[in-house]
Amino acid sequence: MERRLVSDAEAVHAHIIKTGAREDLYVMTFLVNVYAQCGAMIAARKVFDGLPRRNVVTWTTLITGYVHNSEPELAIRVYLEMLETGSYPTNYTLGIALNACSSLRSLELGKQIHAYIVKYRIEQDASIGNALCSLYSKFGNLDYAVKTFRGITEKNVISWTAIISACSENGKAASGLSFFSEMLWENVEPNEFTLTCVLSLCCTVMSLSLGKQVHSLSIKRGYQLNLPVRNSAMYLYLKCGLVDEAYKLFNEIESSSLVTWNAIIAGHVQIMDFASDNLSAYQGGTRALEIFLRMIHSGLKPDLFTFSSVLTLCSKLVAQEQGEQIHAQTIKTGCLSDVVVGSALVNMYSKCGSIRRASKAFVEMSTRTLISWTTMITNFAIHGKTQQALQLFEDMRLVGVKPNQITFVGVLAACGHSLMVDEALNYFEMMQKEYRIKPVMDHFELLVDMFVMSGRIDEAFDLIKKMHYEPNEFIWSALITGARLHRNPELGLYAAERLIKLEPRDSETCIPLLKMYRAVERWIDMSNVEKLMRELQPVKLRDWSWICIKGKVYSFEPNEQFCPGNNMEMHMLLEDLLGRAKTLGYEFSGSSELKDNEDANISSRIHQSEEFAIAFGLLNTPKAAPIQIIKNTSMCQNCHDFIKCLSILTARKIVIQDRKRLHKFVDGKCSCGDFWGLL
DNA sequence: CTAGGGTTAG
Repeated sequence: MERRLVSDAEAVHAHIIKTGAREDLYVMTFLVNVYAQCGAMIAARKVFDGLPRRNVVTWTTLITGYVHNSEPELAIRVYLEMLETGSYPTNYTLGIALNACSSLRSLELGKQIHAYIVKYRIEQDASIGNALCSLYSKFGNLDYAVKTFRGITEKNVISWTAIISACSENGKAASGLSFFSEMLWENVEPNEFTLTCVLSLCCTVMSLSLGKQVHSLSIKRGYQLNLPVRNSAMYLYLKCGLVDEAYKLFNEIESSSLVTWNAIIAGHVQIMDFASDNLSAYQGGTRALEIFLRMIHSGLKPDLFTFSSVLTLCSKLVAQEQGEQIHAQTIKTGCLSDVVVGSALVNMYSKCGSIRRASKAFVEMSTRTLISWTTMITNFAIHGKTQQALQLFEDMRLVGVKPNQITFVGVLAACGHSLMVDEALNYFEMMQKEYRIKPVMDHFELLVDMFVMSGRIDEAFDLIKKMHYEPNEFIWSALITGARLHRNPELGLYAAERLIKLEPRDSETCIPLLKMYRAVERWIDMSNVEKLMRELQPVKLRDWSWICIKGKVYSFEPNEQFCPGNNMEMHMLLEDLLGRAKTLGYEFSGSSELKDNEDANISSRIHQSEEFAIAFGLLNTPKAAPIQIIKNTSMCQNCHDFIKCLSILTARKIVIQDRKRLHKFVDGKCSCGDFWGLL
């Protein structure tokens, strides 16, 4: 946004004085507006105060100035002052006053003004209706916003945009889109504001096809150079996986704003979630880190959005070194006081394996939201700190913060770590009775896991029967493992048969059933399953590990011939460590899981991908630095044993974030407590 | 002479 310069305003001011136009109220009102528009509110106020007469427009101009320069409390004070002098507000005045209430987050004041509006029956007016619509939307009352919108007699583009963005604000993307189609149906032309908002809705519902249509509509309407439109289109393409398309927009944007940079970084972070084989998404992550550095280099000042994205990026890359540098920058810029940034920082330290620093960052936060509490609880659970997690949950309730579904996932996970099944059941009941929260799949998975691990198979099965979801792969696999461990072949067979009925199927899914048939010696069934397995596509997850050093990602595969770095050196280091581990009592026997796996070569020791990553880390980081690794599949028990030894032999902290949980190896022990559940 | 709507985050 181009801003007027104060010097220009002063020139205008001087001209007005010279020409003697200062007697003219219209001219002087214009001057107040000029000062306001360049952010010089003190000067604007000075001009206003020096006026012999004022009309409503003059008052409204000053109020507007304060609202636009983020001083809503002053805006309201002037509004009340105006009423005291006996001036009647116009629809414009009321609209901007309502706006001040939104930014002040004062619903009470808004309601007072609303009462006045109701008294004069001017709710149907577009300027007022639009403002009311966004006010109530900001306070989470979408129903009322819709009602107000419907009542507006002459809806304009802004009314439509207001209701669409209200839906977006309140998490009703689909309703927002249906308002958009209604708008088109009514032949109201969307403008750049509308299109921007709609593009971001397409992004929320992840509808690339719709998004493309809206984007081309924007171009057709001549908004291809509009920055917000381009930013949201770029973000949409990035999130939907059209990375090249997104970069095309990114590179074409000449006067890219801070938002542009933030959006491309955030987009990369968003697509980095564990899916299957997303090495390229991880490489995209390093690219995002580079973009961040480039942005700083170009002299742009990062803001809250930048920091929260880039801290999350570090947590996903397990890049503590970078994270610490960014931590320092958040302090320097004063951004750390923001809740979102603070929560992201807590998460970053925890995911990098430092629960102590995470907890310190949490304690130092000046304000905490539900998300901050949930982040800390969940991370205590991830680190196997059951008591701290549960204590924090009680603290949170004590200060009156209401937990949500995700909080309870953290709480149940904390119980799971210590196999506290009955406590977990109590929390499960509390969630439903006290907080009226519907359990989701994650809750059931955790409970089933706990039941199975503590040998309470029947209860696991009862729970599965009671839940109102179709059991997934995890649930059936857990039950099968439990049934095998506790010798309940009927239940195991039942679960295995249900497992292979799930769609989509792959040959991996059939293995539990195969094992069940083998155990009960049903050879014919076994050969049928084998036949089925041959027909199905083997969708085996490739095993990858990554290590991030100085903002660069290095990836490794198992038994790799050629990896980044010096091959020979890494192999020798691993052989040496393997030999020394044996003196510590490490023995490669092959875990039970590995024995079942046809591919596993038991006679010779296969180096898993994480072992290469560790070796690379040992060779390329300072002596005492922690080794931080990401792995896309779950670790096997054998590796887990070996890495425990490595943490002694190398005297390093080794952190591995695998598909399922965080392992922090220190002095021969792992934070997971050797409890890594099933599958 | 004054308004009402937009993009990026844990």
